Amino acid sequence: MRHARYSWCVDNEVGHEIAEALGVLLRRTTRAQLHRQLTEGMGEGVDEVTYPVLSALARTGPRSAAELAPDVGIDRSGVTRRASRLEAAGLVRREADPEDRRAQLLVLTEQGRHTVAELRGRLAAHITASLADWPPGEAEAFARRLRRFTAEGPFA
Amino acid sequence: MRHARYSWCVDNEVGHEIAEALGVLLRRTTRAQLHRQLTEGMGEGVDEVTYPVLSALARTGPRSAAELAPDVGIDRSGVTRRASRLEAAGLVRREADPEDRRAQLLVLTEQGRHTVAELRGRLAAHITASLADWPPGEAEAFARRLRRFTAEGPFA
DNA sequence: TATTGTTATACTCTATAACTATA
DNA sequence: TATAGTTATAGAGTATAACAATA
Repeated sequence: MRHARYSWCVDNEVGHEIAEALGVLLRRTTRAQLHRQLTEGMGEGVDEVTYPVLSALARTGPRSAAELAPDVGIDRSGVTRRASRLEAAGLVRREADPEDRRAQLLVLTEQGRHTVAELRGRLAAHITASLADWPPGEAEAFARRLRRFTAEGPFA
Repeated sequence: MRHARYSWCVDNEVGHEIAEALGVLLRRTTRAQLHRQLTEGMGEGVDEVTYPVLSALARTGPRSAAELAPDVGIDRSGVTRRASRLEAAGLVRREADPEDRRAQLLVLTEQGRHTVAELRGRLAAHITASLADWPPGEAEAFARRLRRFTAEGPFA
């Protein structure tokens, strides 16, 4: 009995510890700061709002607004609006879908691909720099577990 | 030369791995889902918008809107608006600050404290459940590193 | 009939700028 | 003069509901 209760307490302490850290990560300012740092000086088309569309396109390849919507987490009308901004900035172009004449495929331009690569490199370098003081191997272990946590975690 | 370049590649791979996981965490849907799950059935006053104020008050004790603002990440007028909602829901009350007659202290009510405890317990349990399959000790190690990462990480 | 992209509308949340009261 | 809380206003972003075109 006391063992079971003890084990529950330990588990819950870990839960609370992670919850606290998660609270920091999900904080509004955290996201805004990170996105601002990342997209700074990347041109008018790229900001906190349009970047998720750009990133999703880079991850999945050309897709329609309706297909992209659930991945970005907004309505397909929202994807259209953001895509129009990215198109105006020259990062995305619209192409008729040869398989479905209703659909318009959103495709990264050369400049769009370059921008995504630059942004991803910046973020990775930023993260790497903040891990410079960690003992050897710790960063790798942390990365693996963080990845597993986001895949299995309390998001479903 | 080749050693240095190799080490840089490995580091950057870790950076990219963490960046990808971070992208999932900072995704709009992740935050919304988690907040919706948490605040479900907790009464009208508690939602994704008001919870950060509630949580900050529980963390720091009674404070004024101006003091709370940077912690929540919004303007003091925004804190006032959210606090009014929480007050209407009976989770927060306003008290005159005895040390400064300009200020109004925001204080958690009994119901407010109970609500925060319930929400935190839910989140911790949620997280704990998702870590149930991890090898012994891994969760604890992950929690420590995640905490350190959020404290030192690329958020400054 | 269902789904596509797109646009107009209503709603929410925010920062900014005012205002009064107090330090 | 500066800062407190509060409120009104304007701006940005979203979902909803329409629309015509196509499956």
